[in-house]
Amino acid sequence: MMNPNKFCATNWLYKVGLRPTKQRILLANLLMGDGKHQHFTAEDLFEKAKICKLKVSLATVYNTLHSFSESGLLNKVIVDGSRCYFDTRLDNHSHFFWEETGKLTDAPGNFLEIKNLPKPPKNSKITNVDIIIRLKEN
Amino acid sequence: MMNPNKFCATNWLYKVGLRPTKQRILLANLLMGDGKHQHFTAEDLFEKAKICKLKVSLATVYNTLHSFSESGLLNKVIVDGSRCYFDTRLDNHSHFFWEETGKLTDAPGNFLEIKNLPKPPKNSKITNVDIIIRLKEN
DNA sequence: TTAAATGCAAATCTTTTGCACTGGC
DNA sequence: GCCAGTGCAAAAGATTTGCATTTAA
Repeated sequence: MMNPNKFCATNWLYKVGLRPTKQRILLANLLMGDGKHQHFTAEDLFEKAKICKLKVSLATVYNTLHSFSESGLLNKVIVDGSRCYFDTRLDNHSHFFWEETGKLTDAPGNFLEIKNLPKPPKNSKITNVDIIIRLKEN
Repeated sequence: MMNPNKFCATNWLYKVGLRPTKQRILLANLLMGDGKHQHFTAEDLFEKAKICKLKVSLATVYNTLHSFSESGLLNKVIVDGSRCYFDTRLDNHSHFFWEETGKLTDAPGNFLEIKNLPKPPKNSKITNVDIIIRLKEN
């Protein structure tokens, strides 16, 4: 019988209709394998793969991360004009962004609540509400 | 006697200790001259200057916008992985971002209110809370 | 006079793309 | 075998930087 807690990259990919290729499985395991939520950039993941002596090209890391986020397997988070972060945690939650180090972390407490959210203008709908709490060390 | 409603670029710059150079005055007037709030990228402003037949280099537009936002004359808004927007409205308010067109507008109502904002971690302080409401036309 | 600001072009950095090759199904 | 996925290198796009020139104080 299968252990439901063990992450299975192939199933994870099949669920959203992505073909489980070697590179996708490899990256999926790097991302989700340890069951902990992570925030990383394409470059971060590429480095991690290199350290683990896994063969993927940077372009594939970018393509893969975008496929994953378009399929809803990851969340894309934009905080910084230049880089793009991905988050393995999927529920809507706010982030701390450490301006000095460029690190992104989850803000504690999912009970953050917005009052009086403006209505979307006619003929439009809200796809997401991003909340970034910018921090400075002191 | 001076008209307090008329925008004066030189004073605006002096207030924050920026030297009123020709280009800064010129850009300040483009930005603030009509008294309306605006959202724009460096490229937008550069184009606007070109249309007005004003001579500034793109590098200077970038430098100037960053000086202005570091001095608190403008707000920098990051919504999109690639571009960086500036806002002439200085109070903390949330934005609508139109994903298709890349336009940024003020969300109506400044009474948007956040409950249970997480406390900043030890030895850090919150510099800003950015709220971006992403919209899709339908 | 002189330190700060500017202009230009070249450099940088992240991300995307074109195209030939590879590998799931 | 077919077509989606991949790798590589080259391109793209936004921003920055180095350095010689100009300009405000």
